[in-house]
Amino acid sequence: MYIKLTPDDPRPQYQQVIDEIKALIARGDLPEGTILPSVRQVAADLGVNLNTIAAAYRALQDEGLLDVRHGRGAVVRSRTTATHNEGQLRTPLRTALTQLVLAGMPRAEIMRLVSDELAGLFKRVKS
Amino acid sequence: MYIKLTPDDPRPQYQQVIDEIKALIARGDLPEGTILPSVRQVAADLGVNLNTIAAAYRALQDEGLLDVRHGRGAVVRSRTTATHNEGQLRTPLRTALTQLVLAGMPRAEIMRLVSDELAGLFKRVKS
Amino acid sequence: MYIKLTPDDPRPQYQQVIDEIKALIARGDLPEGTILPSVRQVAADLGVNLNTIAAAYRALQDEGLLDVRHGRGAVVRSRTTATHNEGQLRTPLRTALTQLVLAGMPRAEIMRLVSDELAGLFKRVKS
Amino acid sequence: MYIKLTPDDPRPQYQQVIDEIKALIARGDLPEGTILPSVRQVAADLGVNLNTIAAAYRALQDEGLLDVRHGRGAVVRSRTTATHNEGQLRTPLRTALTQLVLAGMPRAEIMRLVSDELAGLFKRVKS
DNA sequence: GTGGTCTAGACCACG
DNA sequence: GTGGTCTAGACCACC
Repeated sequence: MYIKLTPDDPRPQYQQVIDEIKALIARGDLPEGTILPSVRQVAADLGVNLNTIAAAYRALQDEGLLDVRHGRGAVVRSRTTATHNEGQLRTPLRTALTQLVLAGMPRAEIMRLVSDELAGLFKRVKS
Repeated sequence: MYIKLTPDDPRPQYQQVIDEIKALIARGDLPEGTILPSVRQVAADLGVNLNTIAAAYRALQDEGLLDVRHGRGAVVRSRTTATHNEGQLRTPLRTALTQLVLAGMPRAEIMRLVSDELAGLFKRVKS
Repeated sequence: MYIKLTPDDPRPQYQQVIDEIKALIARGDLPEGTILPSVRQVAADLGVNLNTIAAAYRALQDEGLLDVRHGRGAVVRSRTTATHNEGQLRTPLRTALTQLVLAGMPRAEIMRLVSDELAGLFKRVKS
Repeated sequence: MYIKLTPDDPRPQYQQVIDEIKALIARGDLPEGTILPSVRQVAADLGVNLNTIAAAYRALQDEGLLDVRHGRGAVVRSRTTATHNEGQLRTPLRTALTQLVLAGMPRAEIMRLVSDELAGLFKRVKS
């Protein structure tokens, strides 16, 4: 599982881990049932504190994306069980788009950028 | 000026205020030269502390979106000075889109959602 | 008396006025005994509030650079009466130089810049 | 880290802290990678409120001089990202020099003073 | 009137 | 342990 931390990223480390794993799942690189490497393994690989990875796994479990069982490791769950509110999804999208607009990017180019990103996310996914 | 705070929003209050004002500016609801309501006014309206709003105004000034002057209030500036890195804009967009994909939203519907949001942002903008 | 206010200057208006008048005196454009235009006159010229100019004149009087008498106007005093502490003079100089160093300007170029500025200030002055 | 607050200084406390730390960095006393004492530590040392120091650290982070990370402390960054306008640097220098001229200090002595200050700033700097 | 600064103290989030 | 956010309230500075 290829995860990378960016030191200059303003997000906390555990959030970067969460977002990277989410991206891997969304992209289909971690299909349902995949067993993730252990907390200790990832922590060692990234050279960060064990608690940081544990917090990320727990957050992903709380979101319904992982099934973490004592002594069994963390398993990727089906994406249908995740529960979301529309607002919780729409707000970050609006914020991101607002920044692009304020940066002066024209509408057409923003659409192209979104399309590009989506292409990457839907590459190997069936749905 | 219609600003609303969402208690369940994970962002701190001052960040919510920042993002809402940015959206208002991007949407053209606060054209260049508009005088924003006073720090105390907004704080009273939202039922939060004065310092919380002051922090938001100061951050917007640091970003070059507002011109805040002692004793005179905060004025919306022209949107020319913004200097951004592509990456700093692209990361939140990717994160937001990932969330939508994980929620099971089909590609076409995501594109529609983005288009909707952009329509709102470009409605009354001159440029 | 040629004074100009810069809108984007972070200093408050009254401080800009103070600094400009000081520069005029230092440069010798306002020799001892010169009668400054009235507060009302300057305020009208610059299009600012009367209190702003009055505050500037009062500050200059407090520093011993002006002699403001009721009904007589403001007169430039001899520069020898000004009372200064070494520290009060040295601190802003150190701060300004620190910024130049942090900006990466080499020592020789800073010296050249200082020399240039001093040339302007000592142009028409005897001492 | 030796920081001192001057009660009579017209600058706000947090600004004094900013300027002192900048001077320490410029002088090379805080080389890249140095971990600054914690916000609480400095606040206790100087006998001021925690928020005052936090504001200073945040400002230095915004200027790109510090890398402040949640739970990890503040680290001195490399001095490469700084972007400055000539005017923003020149104005405070001119103001400081004007004060010296008004104090009656002769040109040669001002040059000597500047040279002294620069010697201190360039003492232990590598670049 | 406006915004700016500071305090004292609380509680939360990150590692 | 670290920094981040927020409150309540005070006082100062600018226009």
